Amino acid sequence: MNFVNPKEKEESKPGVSFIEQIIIDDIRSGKNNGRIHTRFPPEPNGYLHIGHAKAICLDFGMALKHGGKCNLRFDDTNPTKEDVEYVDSIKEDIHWLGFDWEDREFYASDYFGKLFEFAVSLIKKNLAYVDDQSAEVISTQKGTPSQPGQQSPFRNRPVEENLDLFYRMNEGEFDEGSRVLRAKIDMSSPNMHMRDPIIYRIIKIPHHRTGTKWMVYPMYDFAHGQCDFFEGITHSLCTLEFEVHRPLYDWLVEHLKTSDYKPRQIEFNRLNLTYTMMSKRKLLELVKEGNVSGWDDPRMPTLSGLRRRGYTPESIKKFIELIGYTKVEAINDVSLLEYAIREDLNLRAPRVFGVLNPLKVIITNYPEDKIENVAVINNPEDESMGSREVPFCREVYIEQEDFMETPPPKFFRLAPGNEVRLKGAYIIKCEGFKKNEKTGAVEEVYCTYDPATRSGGHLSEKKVKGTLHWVSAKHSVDAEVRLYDRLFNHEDPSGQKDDDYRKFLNPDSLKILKGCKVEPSLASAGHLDKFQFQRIGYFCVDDDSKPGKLVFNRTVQLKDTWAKMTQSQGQKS
RNA sequence: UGCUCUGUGGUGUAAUUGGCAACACGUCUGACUCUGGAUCAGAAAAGUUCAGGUUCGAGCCCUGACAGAGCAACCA
Repeated sequence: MNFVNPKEKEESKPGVSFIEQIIIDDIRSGKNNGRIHTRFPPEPNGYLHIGHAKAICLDFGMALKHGGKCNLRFDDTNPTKEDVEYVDSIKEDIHWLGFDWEDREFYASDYFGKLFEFAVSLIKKNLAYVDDQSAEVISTQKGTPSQPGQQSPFRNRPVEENLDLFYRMNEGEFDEGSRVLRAKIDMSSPNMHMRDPIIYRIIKIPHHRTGTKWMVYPMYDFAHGQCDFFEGITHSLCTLEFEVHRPLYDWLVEHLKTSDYKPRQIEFNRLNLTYTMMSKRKLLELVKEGNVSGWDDPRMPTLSGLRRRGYTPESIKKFIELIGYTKVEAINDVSLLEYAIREDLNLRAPRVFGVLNPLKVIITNYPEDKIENVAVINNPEDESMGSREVPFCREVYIEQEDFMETPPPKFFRLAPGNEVRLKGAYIIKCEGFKKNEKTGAVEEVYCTYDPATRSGGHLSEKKVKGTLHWVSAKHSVDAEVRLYDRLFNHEDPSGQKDDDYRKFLNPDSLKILKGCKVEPSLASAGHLDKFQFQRIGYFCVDDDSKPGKLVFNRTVQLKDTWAKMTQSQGQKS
C-alpha cells in the first residue's frame, strides 16, 4: 500500500461573477470615490417572480457585500399598465426575501419634472423634435435591423416650434398618438434604438401617483438612465436584452452629466427555469383564465406562489447563488431549486407522520383499549429539536403503497409473512389481509406485533429492512393534502416556436387528496408551518387551512430511490 | 444576411497576469441508517464549437468560419 499525502482540500473559492469583479475593480480604482450604489427597478405591473429574485439578490446583495446602498425604484412610466396593488406586493416580497431599501423608496414618477426639463433642454439644443406622424409611419421610416431608416419630415422643425408643441402636448391639447417627442440621433445607425427614438408620448390615463398632472410620459429609455443619474447610482444592473439599449443610455447620460460621475449599465443573463414560464404577461393570462388560482398559486414561479408552496427565502437565495450571473443565456434546471429547498428544510423542518393514502392495519395481538405514547425524534439532523410523543394503539393507518400482496424483489415493506418496523413503535408481522370482493382492493391488513421490539427498549436491536410511518386510527387527524407538480410538462414551455404555451400545461399539476390522516400534534399547526412528512416529502400549512380542516401543500418530494428503481424496472404499481 | 452579445462534462458555473480544466446539481457504485431521506466513501462523464496562427506552453491572445440569442412597442 502506498502512502499518499492526504488530499489538501483547497477552499474552493466561491468565484465572483464578472459583475462583482467589475465592482471590486471600481472600488480599488476609486471610481466614483469608491462608492457603490445600485437599484432594483421593478415596473409595478405584476407580481415578482423568481427571475426578479435573481436581480434582487444581485442588486441588494452587491451593495450589502461591498458597503454600498441599493434603492428600490418603481419604474412607473406607463400609467396604462401599472397599479398600486402591485407596489405593495413587490415591497412585501422584497422584504420577505430579506432585503431592505431603508428610506430609499423611489419612483420614476418622482422625476417627471426633471425629465421634462431635460427634454426641454434637449429641444433647445436642437437634439429633440416633435413628430406629428402616426405610429405606423414612424415605424416604417425606422427601417429594419438590416436597412437604415429615413428621416422624418418633421426632423428639422425649428426649435421654437418644437418647444411650443411639446408644452402644448403636455397641456392636453392633442390626442394620444397624434404627436411624440423624439431624440435627434441617427436614422441610419445600425442600432435601431439610436434611430431617433421616441422619448415622450401622450397618455391621458391618470397615473397611479401623479394623477392627471402630466399628459406626456417619458419612455423607459428616457427615464432609466436619468433616474440612475439623479439617484447617484453607480452600477445599473439589468438583463441581457437591454444590451442594445446601452448606447442610448450612455448618450442620454452624456448629455445630462455635469462631472465625471456617470452610472454604468451592466447586463447579466436572465433566469430561465425548466418546466417554468417566467413571462409576466403569460402568467397574468394563466391567472385570468383560471388555469391557476391566482398569483400566489403554489404552482406559480412568483415569490408569493413559492412562499405559499413552502419555499423559504434562504432556499431561494441559495439557489440563486448556485446558478450565478453570466452573459450566457442558460436554462437552469428546476431540480436545482428543489435541491436548495430540500437542503434547507432538511435541517429545519420537524419530522411528523402523515399518511396520504391510508390503509388500516389491525394488530391482532395488541390489547383493544391499550394506548401507548411512543417518543419520536423531531429531527435527526438537529438534536436540539427534541422529541415528541405519538399515540399508538391496536389500529393504525399506513400508506397503501407500503403494502403489497405479491411484492416484487427488494420490496422492504409490508407483505404477507413480512416484518417491518413501525417507526418509533414496534416491529409487526403481516399475518393476513382482507380484500374487497368487488374491487379487489386491499381493505385491511392483519398483523401481530412483537412486544419486545419497542423502540428504545433493550431488546429493540432486532433489525428489519423496512421502517414505515404510521398514525393511530383512533387519534389521527383528517387533513387535505395538495400535491403539486410542475405546471408545465414541457422542459422549455416558453422557448417554443409554437407560442401556445397552454398546450404544455400539465394536467396533473395539482392533485388533491382528501382523506389523509396526520398525527394529532399537527392539529394546531399554523399557516406556513413547515414539516417533513417522513418518507414522503416536505409540506407546509396552506393559507386555506383552518383548525378542524387542515390543508397541507406539498413543497417538494423527498428523493425516492425506490420509486426510481421501480420505474427503471417498469414495475410501476 | 445589418448591429450587439454568447459558445467549457447531461445541466449550471470556475479556472489569479497564458501554466496539469475545478466545483455544484444530476447519474452510477458501495458503506451506514428505526426516513429506500440525510450522511460518508468512491466512480463515470468535457480536453473547452471548428480551422488556422502567436508562444516553450492557449479555454484564455490573434485571424477566419460555424452555431445560438437579442434588436424593427407611442412596453419595460
